[in-house]
Amino acid sequence: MKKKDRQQKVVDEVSINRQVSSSFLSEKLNVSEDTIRRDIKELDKKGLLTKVHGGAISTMQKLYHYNEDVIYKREEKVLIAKKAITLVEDGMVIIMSGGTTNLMLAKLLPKNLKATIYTYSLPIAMQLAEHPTVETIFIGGRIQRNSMVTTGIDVIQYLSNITANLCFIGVSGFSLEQGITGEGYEVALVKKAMISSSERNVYLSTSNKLNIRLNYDICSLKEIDIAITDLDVQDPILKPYVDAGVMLI
Amino acid sequence: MKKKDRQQKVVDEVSINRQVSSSFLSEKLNVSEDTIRRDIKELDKKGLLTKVHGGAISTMQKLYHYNEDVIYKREEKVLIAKKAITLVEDGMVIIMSGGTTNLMLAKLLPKNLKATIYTYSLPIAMQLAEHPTVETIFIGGRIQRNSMVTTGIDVIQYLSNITANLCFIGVSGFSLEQGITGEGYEVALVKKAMISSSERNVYLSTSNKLNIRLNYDICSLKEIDIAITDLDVQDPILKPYVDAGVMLI
DNA sequence: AAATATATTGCAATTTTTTGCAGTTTTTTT
DNA sequence: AAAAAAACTGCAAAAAATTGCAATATATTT
Repeated sequence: MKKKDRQQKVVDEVSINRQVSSSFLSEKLNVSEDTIRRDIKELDKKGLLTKVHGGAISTMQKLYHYNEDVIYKREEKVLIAKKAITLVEDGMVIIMSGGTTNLMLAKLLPKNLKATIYTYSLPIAMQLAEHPTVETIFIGGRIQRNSMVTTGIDVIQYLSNITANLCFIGVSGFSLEQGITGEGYEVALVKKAMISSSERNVYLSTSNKLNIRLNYDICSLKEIDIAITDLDVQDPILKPYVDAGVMLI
Repeated sequence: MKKKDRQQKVVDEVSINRQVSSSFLSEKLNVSEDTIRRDIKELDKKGLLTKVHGGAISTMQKLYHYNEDVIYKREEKVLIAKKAITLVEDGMVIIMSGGTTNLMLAKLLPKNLKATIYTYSLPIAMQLAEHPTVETIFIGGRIQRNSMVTTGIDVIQYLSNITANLCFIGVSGFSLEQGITGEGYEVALVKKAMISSSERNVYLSTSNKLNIRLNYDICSLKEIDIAITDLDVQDPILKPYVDAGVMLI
């Protein structure tokens, strides 16, 4: 039997029986216990069952598998996320916009962090839902297909009733002339509303977004509380921004 | 170079250049054009780039991969979804609860269907967001970790402002004595609100949920507009339900 | 603490997947 | 319509992954 078919049967058996042992599966599927142990290890990693001593138990299955490997400039985003985490404290109310840098931040939050996080992005919410102690609140509204976020007056109105301690904005365009800019008009409106509803705003920008001007204004240079990039603060590329008064990490 | 690493570079090159040719990648990565063509074909299928004649172009990347293969009783859910689709018409306002049967329904909706669909489930919303012509509205609120749905007074209040033509409810327990029942109190409350906000309610139940009574009432037998199972309507297992007056497909 | 059960690691044999190529088909360009 | 470019299929060789086993380590039971 093919590995894939066998693993399917492993998952089915665990769904039916709630708990199975490696030796039971080994006999049932006619392969060695070591093969079953490897299967269980791999399926646990994929979130399809939970490995326990001697076998596996049923789990809330993760229907979606997070293709993190293919995120463009993944290492840079990990670096930015780690810098951003230093600003997060227990008890905070946080707003998060969308994008893959924020997704990485959501993934890397400390597993004991107790905070409330508002977001309008489906992938961010999916990721935050896996966090054991963060309370995730999704801002409802019409889903914009390409960006997987909600937009519209419902979102902006909802945001006007919140005051967040901290807000993380994923950045698409960042330039000296224009400050933070973005691509979609409706997303720009929502990001502006997020910014207005927060005490402190943090802009997450990979270096390839620097010196890029897009079509819609989000925030001027002077209004930036903190900006985080993957570059070292002493990097010459950042010097004009530092000289212009931007608080950079 | 390993296949996985090579494909990572393919995705990166497409992200950088927006458009690349097979011959360009073949030279750059030092493999044959046929290998690149196979890579591009596979990555397009995964939603990480778009294959075009002569090469590939950048696309909005699907960060999440949908593990459909491992859905328990997948074929039965496909059957139920196909039955449910016959009730759907252009111009309808629809409400969808959560669960893997509804997920299958969301996936199999006709690609030219023009409807508005409300949902409180993150996976359902992710799936619907891929539909080219369906308008998806997410009902915001606090995310419940295990079930990946929103619950709370916000959701119920929002639902009270809607009248949907049709509502699809995923079923966990279905019995003669108790009708439709569920596991979580908060989810049961929301499902009740969904039912109240809809002209017609359709209950999607795999056969393994029949003759199961769970802790929280959702809907009595008499109140069921339509129930869909994977069984043939003439199946003896369904006879008591038919005799009790349940409208079954 | 000792015995038993389970898990992990390294390795060789086996199985499966991937690759490059040739021939053919399809699509695009001239 | 014809020529050129690109795509697809089948196949054999090469590469990679998987499997079962033995030895060792760790966890659980007695």
